[in-house]
Amino acid sequence: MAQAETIAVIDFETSGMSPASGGRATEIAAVLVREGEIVGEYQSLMNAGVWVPPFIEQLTGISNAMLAKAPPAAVVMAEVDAFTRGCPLIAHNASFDRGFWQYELAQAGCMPDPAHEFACTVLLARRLYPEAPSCKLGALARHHQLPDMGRAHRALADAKTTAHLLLRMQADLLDRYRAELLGLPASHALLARLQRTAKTQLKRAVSEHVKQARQAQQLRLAQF
DNA sequence: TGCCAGGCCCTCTTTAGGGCCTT
Repeated sequence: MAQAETIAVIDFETSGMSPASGGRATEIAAVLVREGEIVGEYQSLMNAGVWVPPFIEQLTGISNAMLAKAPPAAVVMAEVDAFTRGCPLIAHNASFDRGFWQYELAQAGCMPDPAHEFACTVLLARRLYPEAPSCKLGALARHHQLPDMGRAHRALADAKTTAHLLLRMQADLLDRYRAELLGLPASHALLARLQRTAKTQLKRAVSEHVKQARQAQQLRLAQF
């Protein structure tokens, strides 16, 4: 029997919009999701030696004084890298978090993990929930009446909210495409595929994903 | 508050432009 997949949902708080513009991470959280449940969480402030502008301080509640007492960014990234090792990743607007993830891991001297592929809940929400008023995390949480995880714009609260959104998406996919999935889970590979699929082609993409997954499974059995 | 950057989507498009989403 295949081992259940564990997906890591990550969220960064940062001092700016991108590493290229001088932004650095100030906090990270990772939430592990397996078989429809949250099974683990990691959260830490991190000191990257960066100054947080007042606007960001007000937005996140993370002050320069808090960062002065936080552990070094390299230590935190090594810990979260170990915590998520072997897990594919999910983030809300993954292009943002991917940039900081890759930059901060490189700064920390961590070896890239090939399992750390990203899927994005914004791209998925635009396809799965076109009726939602917005694809901002808070708007989607209200739209789906997800549990309140505390102050928004803190890494653990946002990562937990994104994790609950992921669970909702997986449940909706299983419900919506039950006939096509034939008992297969709404895996990270399926999510990554659907986030690039036109809204009108989702059903066909699910069927193609299942067909390829079955073929790969038969190939592995034949090799065994 | 709005801009900043980057990646992505949508359309009045594709030799482009505007909007969304993240801090």
